[in-house]
Amino acid sequence: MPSNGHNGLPAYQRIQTAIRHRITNGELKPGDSVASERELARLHSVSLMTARHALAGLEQEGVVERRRGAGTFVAPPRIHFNKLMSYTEQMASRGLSAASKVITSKEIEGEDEIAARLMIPATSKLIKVERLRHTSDEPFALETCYLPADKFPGLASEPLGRGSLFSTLERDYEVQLTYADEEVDATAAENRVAQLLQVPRGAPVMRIRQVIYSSNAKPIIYVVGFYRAERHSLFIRRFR
Amino acid sequence: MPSNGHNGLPAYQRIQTAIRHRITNGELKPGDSVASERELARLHSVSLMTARHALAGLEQEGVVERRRGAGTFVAPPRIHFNKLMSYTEQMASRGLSAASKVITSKEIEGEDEIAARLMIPATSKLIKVERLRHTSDEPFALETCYLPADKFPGLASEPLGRGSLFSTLERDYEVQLTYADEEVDATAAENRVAQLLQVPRGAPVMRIRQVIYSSNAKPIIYVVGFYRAERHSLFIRRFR
DNA sequence: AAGTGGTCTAGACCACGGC
DNA sequence: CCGTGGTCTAGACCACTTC
Repeated sequence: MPSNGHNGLPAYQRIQTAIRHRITNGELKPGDSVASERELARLHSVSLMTARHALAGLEQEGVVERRRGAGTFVAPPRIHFNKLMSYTEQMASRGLSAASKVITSKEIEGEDEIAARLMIPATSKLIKVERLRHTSDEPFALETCYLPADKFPGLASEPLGRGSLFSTLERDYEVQLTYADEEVDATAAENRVAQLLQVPRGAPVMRIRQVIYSSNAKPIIYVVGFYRAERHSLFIRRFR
Repeated sequence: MPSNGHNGLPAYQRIQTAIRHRITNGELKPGDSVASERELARLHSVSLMTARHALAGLEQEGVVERRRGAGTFVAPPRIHFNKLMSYTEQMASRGLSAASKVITSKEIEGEDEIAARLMIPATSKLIKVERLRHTSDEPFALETCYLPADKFPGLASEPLGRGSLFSTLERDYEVQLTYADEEVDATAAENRVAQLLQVPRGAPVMRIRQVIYSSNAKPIIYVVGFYRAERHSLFIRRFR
């Protein structure tokens, strides 16, 4: 019996989902040792190569780290899906509060340029959500998201002040976000942006425009973000 | 005989380098079919799994594409190793000239912060190459590279005005550059940068600081680049 | 139908890490 | 030392694409 076990999935993928679940459940925490290759092979009744295949895939995704002679361990928490490493956000993940305030949340239409980026008809209705991210004392980022209104009924009235828009989409609308095409540049803060971010007009800000795609390669969200330059840098690892 | 063939490298890595060479030689062009798994296994006298391992690695790097039932093919040309997509450079690749002028090319020492990024002793000698990239009429980027002097004897006196530093390194010093960690942010152009790039002081510029690694994960080059904001944006595809 | 990649087995030895 | 991941073999059947 080569490819499928008891359901329609390859064995190595079943093993991967099993491990991923143990991580999202909190049963396994970063740094914890995952079962060894031989142990996994025994547990799931597969050969060693298959267990290895499963772990290799998880390693490539950054879910686990493998150390020769030592074992396989849950990788440290990943940089969140779409975002920057900012001092503020790093602080936030260490306990300090970083909240976001919804400035606008409404339906608009006739934004043909944005509709084009989402690959939908120019006259389509769009949900526009504008959020200011801030710590207790100062703002550090302004993010504006656009989504096709017909695909996300009721989203404009949901509470987005806390928690991530992305997790809301994945939980309530069963959308799987897989990748984003981003365009990063530097601009001078114009009036409105400068005011909201509390920086002088003309101050350098990072602008990131993203089109985020779902699992079937359909564009789902268009995001424009402005980030205070002194507080943000973007880390990328680029290959070859 | 498990791991090594006739030299010190695993078989799958030998196969990978063989294929990479055939691509860089021009023997294989984008879209061309690479030998199939079974063919590779026969050619290199290895098992099918080993040939697969080699191809899987190359696919993960983006060197080849694999299509079930069809074959393995050389992947379409990649975004060039380390740089931005700028209007100017896009123009350049369409026939217009974009040259670079070497402003500095000398050995320095005592730059402990840079040495630290290259993971070498703080007092090490460094080669510093400062280049202004420009079209016929105006400059658009200032790039400063730092390399460990002992590893690249004579580099400081080589002609770098045309052609890429990276291809020089790969050709003359047999260094294989594999990935780069980049930190991108926006800053205001200070005096010297503003003058060289011919923008007003305080104008927003993109700054990209990279540590570029060789195939054995050793840092080889540290580059700081300033890019005129109106002309550059950085495209990234980010997953998950 | 022939050839391709995708999955899988049941073993093996090696190189490395921690005890 | 023992357990770990890293590499490898010589086969196998399946799913898919191309002709």
